[in-house]
Amino acid sequence: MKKNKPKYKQIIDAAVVVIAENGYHASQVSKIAKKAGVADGTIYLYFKNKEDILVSVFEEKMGQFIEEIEKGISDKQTANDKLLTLIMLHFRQLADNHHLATVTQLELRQSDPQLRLKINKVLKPYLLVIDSIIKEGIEGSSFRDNLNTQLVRQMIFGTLDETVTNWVMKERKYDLVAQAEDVHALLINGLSVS
Amino acid sequence: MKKNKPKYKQIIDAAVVVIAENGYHASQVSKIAKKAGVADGTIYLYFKNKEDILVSVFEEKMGQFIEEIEKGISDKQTANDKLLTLIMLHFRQLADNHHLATVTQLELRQSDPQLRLKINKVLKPYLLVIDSIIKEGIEGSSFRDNLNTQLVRQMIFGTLDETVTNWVMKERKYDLVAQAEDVHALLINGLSVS
Amino acid sequence: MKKNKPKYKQIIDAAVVVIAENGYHASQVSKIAKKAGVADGTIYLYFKNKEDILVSVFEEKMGQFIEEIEKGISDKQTANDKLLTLIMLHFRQLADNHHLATVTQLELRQSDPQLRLKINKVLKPYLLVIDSIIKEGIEGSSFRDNLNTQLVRQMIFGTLDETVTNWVMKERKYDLVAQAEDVHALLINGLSVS
Amino acid sequence: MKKNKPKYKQIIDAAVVVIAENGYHASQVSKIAKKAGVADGTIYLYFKNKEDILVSVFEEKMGQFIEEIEKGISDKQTANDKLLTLIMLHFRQLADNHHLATVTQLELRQSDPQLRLKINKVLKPYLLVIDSIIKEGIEGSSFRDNLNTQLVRQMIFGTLDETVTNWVMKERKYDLVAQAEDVHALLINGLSVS
DNA sequence: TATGAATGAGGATTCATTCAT
DNA sequence: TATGAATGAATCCTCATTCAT
Repeated sequence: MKKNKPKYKQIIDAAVVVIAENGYHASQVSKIAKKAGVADGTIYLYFKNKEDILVSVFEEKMGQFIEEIEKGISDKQTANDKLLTLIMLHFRQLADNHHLATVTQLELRQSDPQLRLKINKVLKPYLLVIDSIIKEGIEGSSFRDNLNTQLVRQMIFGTLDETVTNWVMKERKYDLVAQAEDVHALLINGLSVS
Repeated sequence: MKKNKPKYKQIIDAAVVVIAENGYHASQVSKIAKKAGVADGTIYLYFKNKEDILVSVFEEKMGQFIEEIEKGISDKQTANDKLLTLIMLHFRQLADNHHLATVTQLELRQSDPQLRLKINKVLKPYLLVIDSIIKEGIEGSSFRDNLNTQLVRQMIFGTLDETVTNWVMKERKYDLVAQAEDVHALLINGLSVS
Repeated sequence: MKKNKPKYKQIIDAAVVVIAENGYHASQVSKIAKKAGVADGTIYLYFKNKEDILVSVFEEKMGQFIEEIEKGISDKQTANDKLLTLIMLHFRQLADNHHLATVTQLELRQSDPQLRLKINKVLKPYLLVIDSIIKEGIEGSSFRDNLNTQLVRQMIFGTLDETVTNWVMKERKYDLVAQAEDVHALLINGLSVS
Repeated sequence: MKKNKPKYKQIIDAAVVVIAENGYHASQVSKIAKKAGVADGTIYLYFKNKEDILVSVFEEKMGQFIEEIEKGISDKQTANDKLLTLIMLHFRQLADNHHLATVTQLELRQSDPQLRLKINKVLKPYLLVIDSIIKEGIEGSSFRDNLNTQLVRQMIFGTLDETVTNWVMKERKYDLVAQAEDVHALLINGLSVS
């Protein structure tokens, strides 16, 4: 399995840094190879093409990202707690790895729609985690029972994504994780008074 | 004023269609010129460069987009009604012009961060409209008074944006406008039961 | 006759200044038109094409240049005096009009060989003036009688040209006209001692 | 060292021929690549850009040119002999390689002043060789001791350059090398009788 | 004569990918 | 496995010239 060889990981890690530092368009394969300490041609022993590097970066990093979140919510008892934990871990992980944050929130969006489809596939498990929390909330009667799961998922993910993107675009000048509780309250209670 | 000349509008409209059909990267200037029925060089009498076409597309279309929404909410009495109207018009306008929807939700995101900054500037007035609704809601006591306006704006915009993007990515197979009321209810009431 | 109309001269004079200031390649027809205070299209009522402007500039300016020299040497009695006068006037005229000097010594050399042929045709009368001085010098026994006129002409013109070019390239930091007598002495006496 | 690799020399030689045959402006990089038998992109592994090809052509060829002359004059005893040898070798080398002659006398002059500066730098060693002959001539009392070295150098170089240019422009219809002795005599003795 | 908006041909350069070693 | 020299496709923009007014 190629994914366990050291050079595979070297290249993935080099790619995250190179893309974050140089931006998507200025991240030539040769630059990634240099950062990874391998020859240009070696890249193609581990990845089909440049797009495959990007998708793999996302797969690897999002895999860990989601795993971390799944682990974090597993011992929470209520949907409410799980949602709060998900938000906190979502924010914390990106706050802790700002290279990755830049890549996921800005640089990877520059890829073409075809690549975006693949990226969405990688994102799917995360959306399923969100769905499961929604379902649990409804069944446990902490959430209303007339909720449209798809819409709710879009609200949750859209809100988190927009919040992180704003934070990255404003050059991470404030504490992202500190906003987790407020975001959670907002999603739970909505805007209305009562 | 160049913006009122017919060729300016021809080129803008051609650009929307060409970008929607071919994608951002495959939209050569020559292709846009051909679609617009002008010579390649003519483009440069109206636009500084290729990027300027894209920014201008966004300016023109978002200008109309926002104007439409401002007009629509102007005769609504409550923040609640205004928010619902904003959501409906946001969805309706993109549903009615799916070329534009594709461009704003997918293709334009491929632009580099520098261009994104310009696009964000164009988006600013829209965010201000959202802010004014939030403020009105708080002052009119329909919304809670401890809301963080920035977070609320991110929730509203993030939710709408994610909802439209999903609809575009799923090839517009369902009725976007029909979801407006549910999205509105979700934002107003949140997830919780009471 | 177009050449006597005011706009013809306006365009010629504008061209000299524009080429001297911007260099040959950056001297667009539109820039010359603007400087001359006419529309782009008007240029083509007076000149066949851009090359024709350049050739005409040279014709006009060299015509005056040569005329001035012919006038200056007409009342000199000896070939020696005539040669000295030619050198002085050659240097003086270019020193007095540094725009023209820049154009003739640097910018016009960038033209393609085909254009250079036309320019050489304009230069012909000047070379004939030099030839006539040589002939007079030989017949009057001030110059040796075994001189090859073509070579002598090349030496005289080559020396003057190289001297002016050097002066222009060194940004005209020294007095060109002051070198006339030394150059003359050099051409007359050569390098040898006796 | 790239300059010793075979492709470097292939490209240089191809460039000389392509420029001589097509002229400076019609010498596209792709044409040079084709003539050299390499891909367009390969050019850029050896040269920074198109201008760099031209400067390198001049460097390579002038390097050999000057070396040849320095070698030729090294065993001549007098300044007179050295000057004659320099003239003969100058003429001979360009007569023997008429592609190079066309490039140096006509095509390369079309370059813009910025490039001309670089070319002048390459020419500098040649001018120094001329200067050293002048100095030797003065010190050895074969040349007058009141000579202005700069002017003499300009006379010598200007005369040789103009002579070669004329020969090229007259399509090399006569024997250039045969004129070396006459040119030499002219420079040594000047025009005057005694 | 004069205008100036419109035309459209033309070329240097980058960089993902290959393949002989 | 690993290398890195070589490949070659692909595109934005300028500007001399035209022509309807």
